[in-house]
Amino acid sequence: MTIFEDLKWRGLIQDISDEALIEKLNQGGLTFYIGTDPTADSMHIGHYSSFLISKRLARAGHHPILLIGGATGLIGDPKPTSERPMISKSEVAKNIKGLKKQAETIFGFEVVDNYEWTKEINVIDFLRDYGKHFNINYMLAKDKVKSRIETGITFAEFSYMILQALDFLHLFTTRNCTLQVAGSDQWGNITAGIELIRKKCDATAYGMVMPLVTDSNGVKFGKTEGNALWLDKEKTSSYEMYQYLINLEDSMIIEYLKKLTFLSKEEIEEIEKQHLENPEKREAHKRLAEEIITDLHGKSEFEKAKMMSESLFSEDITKLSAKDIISSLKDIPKFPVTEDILLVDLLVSHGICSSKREAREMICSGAISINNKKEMNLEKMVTKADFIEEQVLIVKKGKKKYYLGFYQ
RNA sequence: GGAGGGAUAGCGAAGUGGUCAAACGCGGCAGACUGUAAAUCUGUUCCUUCGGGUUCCAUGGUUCAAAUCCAUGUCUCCCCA
Repeated sequence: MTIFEDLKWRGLIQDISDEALIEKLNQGGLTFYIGTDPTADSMHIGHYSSFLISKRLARAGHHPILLIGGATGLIGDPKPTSERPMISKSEVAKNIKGLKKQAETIFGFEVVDNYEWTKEINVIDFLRDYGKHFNINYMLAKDKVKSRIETGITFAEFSYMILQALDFLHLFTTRNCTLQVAGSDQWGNITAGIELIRKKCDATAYGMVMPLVTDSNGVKFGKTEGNALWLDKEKTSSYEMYQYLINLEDSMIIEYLKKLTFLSKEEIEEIEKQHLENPEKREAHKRLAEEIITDLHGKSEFEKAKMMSESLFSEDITKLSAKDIISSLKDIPKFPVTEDILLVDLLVSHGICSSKREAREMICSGAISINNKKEMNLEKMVTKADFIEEQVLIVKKGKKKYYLGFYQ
């Protein structure tokens, strides 16, 4: 199977700018880039899903460059619905540092920052050298801009595509980078770059976009309410990552294996067969978690996450010794307990519930368990005797959220 | 520069003097069913010592009573130039 066929089979190719790219991809030796803006100080799992393609291409003999948008991040890529809030320069600088380190450790590729070549351009040169190559009509026709005509778009965001085109041009002329890869929402920005290269250099550059990885409702992969799944294991533990992956909906899991792992077609087909026979065993989910967490955090982190999940969800916790619990559950949130306390107060004071009203509601509906035993008594006092070996207390909220109390 | 809209809970959106802690939808959280899945159904979604307390951009004002009326300010959309 050629690299292009492989990508196609995985469903990673939504569009390419030119059929000639297929041959070039299969030959190897291209320099290509993929970029992200520094909107946070860590990448999340969504970045992983789109950046993974750089690893695939690298394995096929191409040279990857990862671009961090120190300049473009200061402007903001137009969202289809509304203007982005501006991020302060200091925050962008902080984010760049975080992302750069992460990109280097996780992907191991060269990282560049477009601020380096964008910062020196003055406004006159910008308009003469680049602005002159962009017809407003062309820019207005881009989907991203079009969708904002009704709601409004500022000149800053409107100009974003020019900056990104400029990146491509810069990497093309200085590094012979002839391909830009990205998620499908970047198509307009990529073609703007291809056009600019054609006009200024009379040369052909290529673009390739991938479909966004989503669930069956079209929600972006990794999008959990409030907190994203960060790649930094200090921000999202291996255990949390494991939990997210193991809980993915069945109907999407094979697609995820194709898109998010390096398993071969044969291996995935074998897993699919098992999955269809015994979906409740969730072998496919486990394999996905294993592949991703091992790639991100390493084998031992994966083993720990797995062990922890298994002991919490499939074994009788009370049989475990306090020592086992402490060592295997070290990634779940902890809180200290110093004296006997009403359960309601305990839940609120340690942030497990946001108010007393909510805590009572949870208790009454049977959502709170202590050491895996439902506790529905509103007057329940938590005392030293409730703690396993008078040391640890496992509080469960809902079906999946665990907290660990220590008696001190 | 001139005219006109709009600002309501996480989001969208009703409400235009008292019956409003504020309809409805989405999202969130929880329960049931399951497999830690999806779908479905149910409950819940400002705080509380359960008496009540604090909310509808901000600050003043009118009124027995304001999300609702008036004034000023801020932000935003939009039309004309």
